Amino acid sequence: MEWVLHVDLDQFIAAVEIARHPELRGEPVVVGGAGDPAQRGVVATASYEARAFGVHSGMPLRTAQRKCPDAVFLPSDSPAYEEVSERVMAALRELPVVVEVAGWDEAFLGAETDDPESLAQRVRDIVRRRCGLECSVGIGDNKLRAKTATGFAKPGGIHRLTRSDWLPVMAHRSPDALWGVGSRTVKKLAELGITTVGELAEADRDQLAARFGPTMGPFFRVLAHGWGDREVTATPHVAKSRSRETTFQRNLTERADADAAVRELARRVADDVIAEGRPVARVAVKVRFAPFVTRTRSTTLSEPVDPVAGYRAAEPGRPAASGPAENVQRNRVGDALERAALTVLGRFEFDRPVRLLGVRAEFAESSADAPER
DNA sequence: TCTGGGGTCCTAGGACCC
DNA sequence: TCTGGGGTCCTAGGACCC
Repeated sequence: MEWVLHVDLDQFIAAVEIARHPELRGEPVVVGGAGDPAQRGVVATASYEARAFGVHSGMPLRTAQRKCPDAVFLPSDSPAYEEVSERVMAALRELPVVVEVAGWDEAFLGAETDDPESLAQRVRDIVRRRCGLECSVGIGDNKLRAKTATGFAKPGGIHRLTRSDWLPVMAHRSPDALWGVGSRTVKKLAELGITTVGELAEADRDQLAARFGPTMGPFFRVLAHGWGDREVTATPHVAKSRSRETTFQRNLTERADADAAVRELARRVADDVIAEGRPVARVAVKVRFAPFVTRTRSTTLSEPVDPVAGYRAAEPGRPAASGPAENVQRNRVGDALERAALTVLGRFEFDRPVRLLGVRAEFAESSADAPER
C-alpha cells in the first residue's frame, strides 16, 4: 500500500549546535540572530531544556534571556545548517522511498510498504547513524495527515494518522491545529461561530467562500476533513523569488542611510540571482517603519534582466568564476537591480523611523511553468 | 512578547483593451 | 454622451509556514 511519511528533525538548529559543541548537551541552548540577547533578534530554535523555561521560536532574544537567564545564546549559522540538512536528505535517499524536501529540517517520503512503522523506524535509525540527529516521523494516507501526525510523534517518536482516526483525534481541537490555518483565520472563524476543526468540517461552503474567497474558504473545510494531496515528488523546488532584508540595530532616520542600505541589499540579491542564472522580472522593496508597520512597493522591469544573456558558456552546476567577464555580468545585474530598487524606494514617504529594509527579486515565469494556453 | 529572515500563495482593486 | 461585460496585467496587502 502507498503511504506518506513526514520526517521532521527534532530541535534541528539547536541539535546541530550541540553536535559541534558537545559540552552544551543537557544545557538550555538558544540559537538566533547574532547570538546576543542585548541585540534585536528572535529565537530560531531553543533546545528542549530551554523550552522548559517557556522559550520558543519567534520569541525576542531579550525575552528568552529574561525567562531563562542561564541559557547559552548562539548566533544563527545558516550555511552550517544547510550542509547538515543536505546530509540528512542524502541519508533519506538511501531508503527505498521518494524524497520531497520540505524545508531545512523536514521532508515527505512516498513509499510502497505494508509496514510503515518499520519503515519509520528505519528512517530514525539511518538519520541517527549517518548524522547523529534525532527525528520524529508521522505516517499518513496523505501529506496533511502525515505532517499532522508528526506533531503527535514529537519528540523522537512515530505516529500514524489516517482517514479513520482523523476526526476523532482532531475534531475537538482549535482550527489552528490545521496546517495552513493561523491565528488570524481562527479569529475570523470564531466570528462565524466556528471554533473547532469539527465545526469547520461541517461549515457551510458558501458562507466560507463569502468570508474567505472562492479558493481559501472551501479549502479550509477540506483541510478540516484531513483531505489533501498525497503525491510525493523528488523534483527539486524552483525558487520564484530571492530576497534579502535587514533589521537595523538602531532605526534609520536619514534618507541617505536608507538609500545606502537598499543599494547594498540590491547587490546581495544580484549575487543570488546570478547564482540562480534566471531572468528577473520584478523588483520589490519592503520598508518596516517604527513601531512595526510594514509596507511593500514593487515594479515590473521594462524588460527582464537576464544574468546569463551573452554568457552561453554557463553550464548548470559550473562553479562561479571570477574573471573580467563575470565582473561585467555582476555589475550589469547589480546596476539594474540597484536602480530599480532605489526608484521603488523613492516612492515611499519617510515620515517615521525605519527599522527594516528589504529587497526582493522575482524571477520571470519560465516557459516550463507558464500556464497552459 | 517591542516582535528575524526567507519564502509561498491568495485576494482585490484599478487600468486598459475589446 | 452613456452604457455593458469579460479578460488580463499590475500593484499592494494579507496570511501562513519554517
